[in-house]
Order: sequence, then C-alpha cells, then structure tokens
Amino acid sequence: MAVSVREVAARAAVSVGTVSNVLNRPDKVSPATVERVHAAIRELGFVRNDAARQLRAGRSRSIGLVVLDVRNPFFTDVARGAEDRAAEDGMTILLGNSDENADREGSYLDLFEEQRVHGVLITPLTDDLPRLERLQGRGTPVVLVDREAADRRFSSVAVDDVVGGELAVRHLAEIGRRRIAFVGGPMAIRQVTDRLEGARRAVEATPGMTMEVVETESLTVLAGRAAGAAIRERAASDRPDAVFAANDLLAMGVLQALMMQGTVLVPDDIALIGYDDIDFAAAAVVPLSSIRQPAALIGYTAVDLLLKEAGEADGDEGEQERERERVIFQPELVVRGSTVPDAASHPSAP
Amino acid sequence: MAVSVREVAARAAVSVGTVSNVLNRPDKVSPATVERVHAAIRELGFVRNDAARQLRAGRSRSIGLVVLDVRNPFFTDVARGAEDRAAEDGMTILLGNSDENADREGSYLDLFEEQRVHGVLITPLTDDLPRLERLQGRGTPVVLVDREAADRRFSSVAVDDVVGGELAVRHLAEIGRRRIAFVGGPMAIRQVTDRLEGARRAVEATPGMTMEVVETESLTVLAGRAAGAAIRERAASDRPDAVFAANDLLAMGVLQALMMQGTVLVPDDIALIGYDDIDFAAAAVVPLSSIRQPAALIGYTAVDLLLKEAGEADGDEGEQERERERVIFQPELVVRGSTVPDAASHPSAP
DNA sequence: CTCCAATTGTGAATCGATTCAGCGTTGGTG
DNA sequence: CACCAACGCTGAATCGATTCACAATTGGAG
Repeated sequence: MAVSVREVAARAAVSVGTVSNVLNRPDKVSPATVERVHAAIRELGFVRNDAARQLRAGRSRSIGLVVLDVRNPFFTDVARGAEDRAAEDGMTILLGNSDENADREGSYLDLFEEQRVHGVLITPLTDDLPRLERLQGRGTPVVLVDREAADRRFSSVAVDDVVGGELAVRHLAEIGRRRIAFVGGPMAIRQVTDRLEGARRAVEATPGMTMEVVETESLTVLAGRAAGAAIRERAASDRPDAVFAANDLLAMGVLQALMMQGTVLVPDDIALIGYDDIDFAAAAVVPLSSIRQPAALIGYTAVDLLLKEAGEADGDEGEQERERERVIFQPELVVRGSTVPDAASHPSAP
Repeated sequence: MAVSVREVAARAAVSVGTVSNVLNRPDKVSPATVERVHAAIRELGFVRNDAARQLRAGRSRSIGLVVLDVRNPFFTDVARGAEDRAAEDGMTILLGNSDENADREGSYLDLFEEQRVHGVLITPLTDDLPRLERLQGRGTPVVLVDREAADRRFSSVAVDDVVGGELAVRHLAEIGRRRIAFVGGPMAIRQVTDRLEGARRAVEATPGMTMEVVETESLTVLAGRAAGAAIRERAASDRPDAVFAANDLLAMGVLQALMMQGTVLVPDDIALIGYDDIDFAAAAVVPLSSIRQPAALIGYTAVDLLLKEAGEADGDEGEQERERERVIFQPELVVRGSTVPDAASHPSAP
C-alpha cells in the first residue's frame, strides 16, 4: 500500500541513495536525474515517511509546548509566536494543554519525550522542577515560558509578574481606591502568587490601603463569575472598592457577575483590572484595564532560546552545566474604562 | 546517549523481544520477569522511541486537526472535544491552524500525511476537495468538520449553517428590523456563504426586508472593526438597522467600532447578532445575541467518525467506496442585549 | 515414565529513510 | 599520456521497537 523510496528508486531506475539525495540534497544530483526521480515520485504518489526519517535522525523536527489553558487567548498568542519562530527553522509546534492539571501536564511531557521532540517549552503548573530536570538531563532541552527560572538550571522567558502586580495595584491606588480584593488562584501557580506579591508591595507602599484575597479554583471565566458573585452578594459597605484579577479571563467573569442585575457599577462602585490584555479585554461590557504582556514575543523568544540551546548541545555533546539564558520582559499598564470611566475604550493600534 | 530496548534487555538479562512484551503485553510474561524488566527500565531511564514504534506500526497514534483560526474560541472548543474523544482511545490531536490561508492549510496536510496520522479532521478553506480526496485515496481517512460534505465522498460533522443564518435574520425580523447588513467574508469560505444563504431566505420570507452585504477579508475581530467603522461613518439615515455578522469575532469587532464615540447605539440604532456563541460573546460591551453551535460535541463526534472509519479500513482493507457518514447538528438562537435591550443583564452603555 | 500441551522466552527479520565509504566517469593539468 | 580531482551515483549498514516462528521449560494426564 505505502510507496517507499525503494519503489521510487526502481521506477526512476536509480538507487535508493539517489532518491534520498534528490529529496535532501538536490544539488548533489544531476538535473536530469532529479527530474526523473521527481516524475517517479509524482506518478507513484510517494509521501515521505516521517517516522523512518526521525528514527534515523534521532530527533523529531518538532517542539513541544505545554500551556496551562488553550482557551486562554494569552496562551494561543504565545503559541502563535512560537510557531512563527519554529517555522523559520522548518520546525513544528506540538501543542499540549495541561488545563492546570498535573496529570495532564505529566502525560504531555511523557508523550513529547517519546516523540523525541527537539525540546519542550512549558509553563509549569507548580514548582515540581525535578521532573523537568530529569527530562533535560536525558537530553531534551527545556525552556520555561511565562515563568522565571529560580536558578540557572533552566532557560526561561518570562514577564516580571511581581512588577505587573505592583503596576496594577499602584494604578488602583492612584485612582483613589483603598480597599482592594485580589481575585486569583490556585495559589500553587506561580504567576498567581507573584502577581499577588506585587500587589502586596503596592498595598504596603500606600498608606491606608488594605487588601483581601479571594481565592479561585482556576483561572477561567467561570471561576471569575463565582468570585464576582460572592463579592456582589455582600452588603455594599462590605465590598471592596477595587478588584485586581490574576488574569483577564477571571476579570471578565468577575465583571459579568458584578454587573448582573445592575447591582454593582464598574468602575463607579468597584474598579476592576485584569492581567494579560487579551484582545477580548477591550471588548468587554466595560472595557477592561489590564497589564499587557508581549505574548507572541514570549513564544517567539522561547523557541529562539530553545533552538540555540539545542544547537549548542549538538556541538558540545558534553552535557556540561552550561549557563542557561533568562529573558525577562517588562509588563505594561493599559488603562481602560473599568478603572477610569472616560478612558478611551478602544485598544491602541499595534 | 539514548537508552534502547537492547540495553534494557541486557540489563534485565532477557531478550529484546521480552522487553517489548513487557511493554505491550505484560500478561504474556511471568510476573518476576516483568518486575525485573521494569527495574531495568527505571534504572536506565529508558524512554520508548515513538518513531521506531510508528515505523513498525505503519501509522502514528495521532489525528491531525486543521482549523481556520486557533484564536477563535469556537475552534479551540472543537479541539477540546476532539481531544477528549481521542484520549479515550489513547490517541493524540495534532493541531494545525490554516489562518484562512490555503498554503498553510496545504502544508499542514503535507505534514500530517508524512507523519502518517490516523486521519485528518479539517475545516476546509475552500471547495478544493480533490486534494483531500487524494489524501483519502492514499489511505488517510478525512472527516470534514463544521462543513457538510456535498456528496458521499467524505464523512462530515456539521451544523446546518443555512438554518443558522435563517434563525439569525428571522430573529432580526421579529424584533422589527428591516434594513439588514450581512457582515462576513471571504466568500470562498463555505460557512460564510451558507449563513448568507440562510439570511437571504429569511429576508425573502419577510415583506419589506432588504439586505446588503459588507464583505470582509477574514473572520477576525480586526476585520469586524473595519466593517463596523465603515458602517458608522455613513449618514445615520443610510445605515442599516441591524447587522448579522458571520461569526462572533466579527460581531465583536463591529460592536466596538459602532459604539466608538457613542455614535451608534446597540441595539437601539442597530441590532447586532453574531454566530458561534463563544464564551466571550456574553461578556461583550453589549452582550451579544448569537447562534449557538455545539462546538465540543462537533469535535468529539468528528473523532468518533474518524476512528470508526479507520477501524473499518483496517478490517476491510478493500478500499471500497464505502458509504461515509454525515452528522448534522442544529443551531440554536441565543438572545441577549445586542438585539433585545431587556434581555441584557446590565444597564445599556453610554 | 512418556508424551502432549501450555507457558515463557528467544532472536532474526522487518518497517523506510538516511548516510557514507567507495566505485566508475569525465575532464582538466602538467 | 599519465594522474588526479570532481562529480554522480551506488548499496549495504543503520536507527530502535515490534513481531512471529520456534525453542526451551514445566506440569499434568495417562
């Protein structure tokens, strides 16, 4: 059924080696032969078997990417950036989403390792880095995405979440809010705790400001709705005057819940700011203020680091403890109607 | 560097065949041996090489999925459904997005075929089905997703887009609108033309109703913004009193553009309805009325058909023109504030 | 004590593309 | 005219897991 190089070779009256050369190093073959082989390929409908190719090569031409949630536009943007960079080197991105679940994360890592991917980009769920260290030790480079490597064991591309959290809450302080609620969770996720940490710093730097933490089970619109509903149900006097949500999905959920039945006005009663600045944030019921991260650039850079690392590994071969690279981008405050009523509701053009 | 079955076999003092048996048919091996082999695997850090496995097996354990746009939540929902069903059979989804671009679509198909995927799920860009037919002819089953197969050459899972379009415009008619604008494009995409066709039917069934078509270059928020801006710029008397957008992304773009500077009020001046009912639709500036499609179910069902077909092919082996299956779901109207003011769960915008 | 059957385990062949040492030709140089 | 380099091509070896016909061992029945 399957057409192999052997059959193509027979048809074109050349050896299999020549067919392979036509496929991979056409300049090493005379034009006439190239044409003859191509004709045979066309006539037979030959399609290269990637498994055989990979087996021989020892590594696949793809890169694994494990994200926390594919439904979060932030991560699809990261994926797009990664894909773009990978394509430049003829590589492919394999996308896995852990759904904030350790088992799923683990099975994607297993899968990717069995596939002998060129490397793994991952937004790790927790601080269970030993797993990743072993993976890396076995020869699969790992780059942490949207998460700073604590030490030099991993390369990483991240945005400073502490600064981001600080930016958000400082903004809330500047518009006169003092009773802040931080909505986010689970606390096992580093991005959440870092943003919270930044928020704390801003709170401490602001006289008279207090903060409560409303923990959520995940970083989704649904979880945000639940948190928002809980806040709405309280007596008006007991409500915060500002909410900082750990990401835009949560923020949008909070927003929906707060505005339900017109109970709470945003930003009049409660100012709201999210994180990530996803496209939809600008289109929310009330356009969402947010902290922008260069998502596509993060993905692009991560693949870049990975390929650099993989390239070196090929050369060195000496599995030495090379210094890993860490890239950190700075987050940026984007002000819209959910914190400042008369702020332009349209997103800035790229 | 890489640990192979051979080394595991040596370490456990058994043959490679036995190691393979432990991995794939543990019941055929005595418990003591199984344990010994597992120990060797652990000690050596052995990881199966999937390429070798696939080469032998002839097919990979993954399914290719090509969608029009990963950034559209509708498609990520489809992907999630597909992933769930695939996981039930220990299979994986490879996600490719064509970005409404024929070249990208083509290169994903090439890639998937070289990978010898179990089958391909695709939301085809155009009506260029010969390409897919050849693919299928060479032994890779194809299931059309969110697109009804014109004839019986392909299995397909779709939602009736003509009915959907009709539902949308009939709703606009019922709330008293008569001057409709259909926003969507490119017209090469079947979903667009089908929804437009449905819209036409509703228009023709409604005395005094007229419709104009505002063609867009893609189905994105950005394209929607452009279309919306064009409408906003017109003299008030020249504007439509309702807009039906070919998907929610477009609709949200239109919404943003219309409301800019408070020029046009939605739904007072212009009622707006989208398509897909993505999660964000409910959270828009004005909650978006839309046509709901069972996205995850579509993905789930598509994989189901695919696996059924692939299974049969294994048995038959007789490449005969078997009858393909076609599944069609019915769309559903969801009314929110963008068409009916009091359906809104919040005060209307400034 | 034989004999047969069931149970375990063996190892060479296989999948298909790539690689590489090496062979035969050609054409240019001294 | 001899010599050599460059070129075009060959074909066997290779990657690593799986498979399968067959060998070795064990146990139970007769």
